[in-house]
Amino acid sequence: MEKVEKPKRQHILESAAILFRDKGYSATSMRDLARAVGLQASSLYNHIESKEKLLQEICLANALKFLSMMEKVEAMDIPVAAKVEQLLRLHIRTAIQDVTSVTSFNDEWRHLGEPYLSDFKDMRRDYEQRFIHILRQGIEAGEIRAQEPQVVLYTLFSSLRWLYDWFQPGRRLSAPDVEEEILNLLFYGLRCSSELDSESV
Amino acid sequence: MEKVEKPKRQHILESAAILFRDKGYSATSMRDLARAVGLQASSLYNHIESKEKLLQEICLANALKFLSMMEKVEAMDIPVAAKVEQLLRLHIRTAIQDVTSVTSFNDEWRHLGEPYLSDFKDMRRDYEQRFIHILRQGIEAGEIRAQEPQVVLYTLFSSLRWLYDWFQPGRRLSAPDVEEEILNLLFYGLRCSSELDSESV
DNA sequence: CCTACCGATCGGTAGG
DNA sequence: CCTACCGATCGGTAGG
Repeated sequence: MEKVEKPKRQHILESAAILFRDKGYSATSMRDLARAVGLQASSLYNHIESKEKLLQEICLANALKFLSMMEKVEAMDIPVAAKVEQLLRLHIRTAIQDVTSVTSFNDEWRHLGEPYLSDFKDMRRDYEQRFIHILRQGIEAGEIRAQEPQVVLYTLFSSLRWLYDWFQPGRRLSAPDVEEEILNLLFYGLRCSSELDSESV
Repeated sequence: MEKVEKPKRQHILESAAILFRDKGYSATSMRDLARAVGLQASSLYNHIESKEKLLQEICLANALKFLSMMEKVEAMDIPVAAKVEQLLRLHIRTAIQDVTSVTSFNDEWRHLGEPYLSDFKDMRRDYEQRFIHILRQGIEAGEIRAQEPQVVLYTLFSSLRWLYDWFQPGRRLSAPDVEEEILNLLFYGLRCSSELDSESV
């Protein structure tokens, strides 16, 4: 078998991400992972260091990806609302396309040990603060509805966190269609714009 | 110790819900739970049948609660948009007040064994279908923006799923304040209503 | 409600 | 990359 070198480590990492997503980090055993990649459990350790190292790598890669996108968006010379839109599109596309992102964002990062847990939380907090800064600018510019930025931020993030779970590529709507639908809902809301409003604040 | 009978079983159930929420079902050991309620692990079994039975009970109780609320709302003689509002308020309040709800709704139900897993999924699907029916009525009545109901439903549910995680009662906003802010965002969207829109569909 | 203990499974290592 | 195996911990039971 002297074929071209395969990125076996990458294969293991992605298989792990899928298992972590479907069963959770704790409920995924190294024997599960070994079966998924066609090895004995002990053989995994020729490619990786430990179970937790897999989680660390997944979480770190995703945190860096989002911070890097934030940097690009901050530098763009476009209206603030368009920056928010760009970031939301990134969240939507990542949720749909990248299996590792779910592990990192939804819940499994909490199983990281120190100091990786603190590092991850710091990066996440940094990202959130910069997103909130953009929201504030949008409110000042009159582009974004005046609401508590923190509530808005977390509600937006949250609204996209389970996208991977309910979106099925084969269904009625394509990925780009779903992207437009979600953005439309988040930017313009449930209410028909023709309605007069007399309730809910 | 002949004090009034305490609902010990209930105490165990709630402690379990908190642990399942914070660490996940799989990462929570019966010894963790025993420590939380001040018993030896083996003594738990005088009050409960098994670890999975705890999860079953939590998930079933919450599924029944939401279906019962759905029944009430369906019977109300109010505009459709107000029905949606009522249901969303229930989701928000439950997320904030009931520790068991998180376990049931966010992720841990997937660790149920059969036939409980299928039962739970059926009840959830029933609830979702009835919610979608209300959304369709709202769209027909011109009260709700015409969008794919399934995308709307899942995005709404998702947006409230992590509320328990970021809402801290002591912070700047009270629970009722946050409730109004979220409803406002979901019903009217991010955009300032004065803005003219030329992008995003 | 405790002590004592069960078989099963966990993440991981030794050695080749 | 495998076989063989480690100590630790798991959910749960026996017996009192």
